[in-house]
Amino acid sequence: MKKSYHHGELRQALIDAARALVREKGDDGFSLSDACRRAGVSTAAPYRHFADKHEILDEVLAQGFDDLTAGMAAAATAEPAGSPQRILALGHTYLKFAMAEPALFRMMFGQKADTAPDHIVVQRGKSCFGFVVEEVVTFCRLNRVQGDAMLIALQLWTLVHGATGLTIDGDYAKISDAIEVGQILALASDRLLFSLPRRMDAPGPIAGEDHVE
Amino acid sequence: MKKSYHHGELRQALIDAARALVREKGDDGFSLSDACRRAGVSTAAPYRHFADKHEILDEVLAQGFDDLTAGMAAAATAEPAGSPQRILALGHTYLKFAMAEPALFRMMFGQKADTAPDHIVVQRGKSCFGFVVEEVVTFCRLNRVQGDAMLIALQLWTLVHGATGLTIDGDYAKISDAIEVGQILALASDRLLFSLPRRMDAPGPIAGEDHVE
DNA sequence: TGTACATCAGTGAACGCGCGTTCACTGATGTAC
DNA sequence: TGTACATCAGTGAACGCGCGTTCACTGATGTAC
Repeated sequence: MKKSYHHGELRQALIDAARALVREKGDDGFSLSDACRRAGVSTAAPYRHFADKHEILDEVLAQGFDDLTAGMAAAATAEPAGSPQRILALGHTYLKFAMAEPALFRMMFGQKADTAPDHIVVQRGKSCFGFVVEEVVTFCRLNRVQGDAMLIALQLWTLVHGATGLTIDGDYAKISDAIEVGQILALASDRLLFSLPRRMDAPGPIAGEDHVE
Repeated sequence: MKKSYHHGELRQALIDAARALVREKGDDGFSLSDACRRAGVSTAAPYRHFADKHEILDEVLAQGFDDLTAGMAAAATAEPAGSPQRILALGHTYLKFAMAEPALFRMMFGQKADTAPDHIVVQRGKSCFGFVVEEVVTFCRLNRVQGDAMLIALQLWTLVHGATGLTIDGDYAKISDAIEVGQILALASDRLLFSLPRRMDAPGPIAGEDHVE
């Protein structure tokens, strides 16, 4: 690979460098200068591709949401459509994603993100949640569950998001190192999923109802 | 109030200034210089009372946990001992506390906190959670609920923490401005609290079981 | 095919900024006699 | 009660640091003729 004056792929290289820095140095570990050092360019080079530092970060967060959505989609296909296992797999993927790149996760869902509805990061976040809602809709339909799928999805998201935050921030560990997030998630999501009101013509118990209790 | 050479209450004044800065400027909005400006002293003055910047922040976080615990204790006394309303009131207090000082809350539970078990912030956080567990123990005893109170407390904490994070970070709002965290919390904690296994000699339904559904 | 030139992705030096911390100091306070 | 002196909480100037951004520039690329 010869060293040429023009980089060629600088835009994506900077995004990748930024993401790597966030992964390695934490939420605030990303500096533009550092990313330039990684990409092997001067500190003025990014301004050919981005308006400012924030624009790079936004791209990192947006790609983070894309990865998360893709990961959940992949995990979903491994379980039968409409099964509770499929819903639980989404939560698991969410948790694993955050554990792999905790700082990225924190920034994706942190208060620093712009909240303008047409902002790129907000859009990707929405379509990520949209995917979850779709899955819950299917779950409700196939299991004859009554009630607003959106509201059920929000409860599950809330639970999984809480478990994820407390895990990656080390809060469970501060209380006791014997706490297992998997057990908490399994118990609580069981209670959320299997205590749902059903329609009269429901054909039987929700599949896979082998409670942990 | 005359201006004297000696401040007299500088230690607490700096802690208060730091907390105010975190409240007003967000997670990273606190700088030592800024706190000194607020307290009306030179930037070298803090070093009479603290080893470094982190020591001030730790004190802020510790006092934050004290306030949170005190707030929950106060809210608890307004409800009958062992009632589900009393448990729900704890969650409500947690959420309100975070909404009043979101950046402080984020730092209290954020990854930056030291995790050494004898660290002042960890200690206060533990005794805060300890208070919650005590309340859940009472709830379980009075309602003849079978099962590990600690595990139930962890599920509730997880749920409430998730709802709190998604609220103060504006994530619910990014999905839709029609989302009401109160409804999510009410529905989900109902499902967690009222689907618990009971002992044989349980005298009847758990008091206040007027589900929202 | 060769050349002139426009385009544009890079350079590298410089800027002003606010930061955390250190230093020798100074002024107020409290105590021993 | 008055004085000498130790203690210690403050001052203010300075430090080195890394940051984001701007500037005039230069070298490579692609295209029109």
